[in-house]
Amino acid sequence: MLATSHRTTETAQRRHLTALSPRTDDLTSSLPEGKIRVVSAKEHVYREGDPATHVYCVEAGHVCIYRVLPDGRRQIINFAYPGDFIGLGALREHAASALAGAKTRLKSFPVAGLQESARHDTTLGLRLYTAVSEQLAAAHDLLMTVSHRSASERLAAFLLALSRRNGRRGESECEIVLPMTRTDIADFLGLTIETVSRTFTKFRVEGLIDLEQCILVTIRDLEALGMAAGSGVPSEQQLKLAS
Amino acid sequence: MLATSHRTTETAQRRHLTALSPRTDDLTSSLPEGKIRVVSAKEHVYREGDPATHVYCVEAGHVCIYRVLPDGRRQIINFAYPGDFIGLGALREHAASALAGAKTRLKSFPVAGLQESARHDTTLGLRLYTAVSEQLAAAHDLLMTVSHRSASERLAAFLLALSRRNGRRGESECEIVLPMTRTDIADFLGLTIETVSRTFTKFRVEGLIDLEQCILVTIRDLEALGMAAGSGVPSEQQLKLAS
DNA sequence: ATGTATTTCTTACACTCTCTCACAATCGAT
DNA sequence: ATCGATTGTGAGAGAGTGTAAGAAATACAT
Repeated sequence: MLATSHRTTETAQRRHLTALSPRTDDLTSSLPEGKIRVVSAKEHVYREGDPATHVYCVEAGHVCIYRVLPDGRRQIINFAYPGDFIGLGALREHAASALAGAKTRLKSFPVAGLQESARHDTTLGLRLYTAVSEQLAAAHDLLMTVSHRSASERLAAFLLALSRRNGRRGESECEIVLPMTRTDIADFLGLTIETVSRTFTKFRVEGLIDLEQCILVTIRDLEALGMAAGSGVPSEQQLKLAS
Repeated sequence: MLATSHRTTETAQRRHLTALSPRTDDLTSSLPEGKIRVVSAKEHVYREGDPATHVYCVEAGHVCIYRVLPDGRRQIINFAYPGDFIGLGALREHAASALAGAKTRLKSFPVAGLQESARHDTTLGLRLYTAVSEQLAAAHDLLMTVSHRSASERLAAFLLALSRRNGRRGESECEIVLPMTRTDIADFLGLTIETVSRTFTKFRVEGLIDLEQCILVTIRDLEALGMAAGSGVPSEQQLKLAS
């Protein structure tokens, strides 16, 4: 996923959104049991304000985690992909909504059972702590990206995050499928849909990417995209030190 | 503090940065022991990249948690006040730096001891989980504020957060002392120092606040400031439902 | 399959907001 | 009082936004 970060040694140089192997196996293995729940596209897994009764692990599909400002503006906090946990960190009730972007299969874990299990398995609490800590780091990454950076930097960082994610999964680092809409990307990066579209076009004109269909991005110049993502040095090494 | 959020029932209507009583008592009481550490103004408690050996609880003074982008731009993630924890959520090493804004007294807890204690005290892990979850919620709040909102909205939200914080501590909700510099505020809200300054002046001219000294803000019209913070309804009730 | 309707995406242009740069004013400490 | 740091203010430039129109892709019917 894009946001559940696994903290590595890339510190001051970090310039892309974290997109990391979620290390969730640790967690799932020690969780009570997981009932399967299937949610169709554009259906909510849970809504902001719902009592936080369950935690989910995405198995197939993808889920948008978002919050809405009173005036209707939406901030997407995270795109959860297979292997990612959602609903973690909710205390009494969910602080955000979770919307399936496509037909999605989830494993669900009741939080009550979680607390019960933690009483026997002393390491479970710490592992939950770790999992949320990763999400916290990811939230900080997104914050860095969204607060001070230009539209080009944001979109480049976004594409690089997806590229890295593909790399970790053994898929192509240069062929990126965007399952989310332009609106979703805009709401994730704190931009408007027009700016996202314009910036995609700009990258295409500059030869950084190809864009045959609007959901298929081909990175032509990874190095240049890294430069576009931040004013720092490119340093491809940086991308590969994660365990 | 500004960011360690205690999730309440204000959900979709949330329009200010969370500033909440940190409920840290739960945590401190069950932690091993806490050696006192005093840090003078403008001195670091820890730096990004440092091994995460300790977790701290602020007892007096205040601390800026920040990260720096490769080009030097700085994002302040949090202002930690007395009662707030810092260093939580760091996995191997600190992902952010912690700089004392004034002479600050901290209680320090070795993380090794934390893990040890968690083996005996099964609830400690869950409590750590809860503490980080609050910080995660706070990070999301800041993200909402910084991503889609105008300078006025950001500053208004910031002032309201401090106002609420004062209220919870039994201090005046309208007399706000700003221990941090304009630069700090700018780096927290993702603005420039000039814009912060101009927006302060704008609020003063509009009669929302008084500004005798630059560190002392007096809120003249809390309602209007609420409106300035977000285009939603004001709803003073919303501010007071936290436990 | 074909054609139509609907949604999503792209592009253009005027406008607004914030940033940058410059300098004045204020505050604090020596 | 003087120096340095912080804060405040103004003018011009740049970036992103919003509106609106057109193009492309998708869904849905026949």
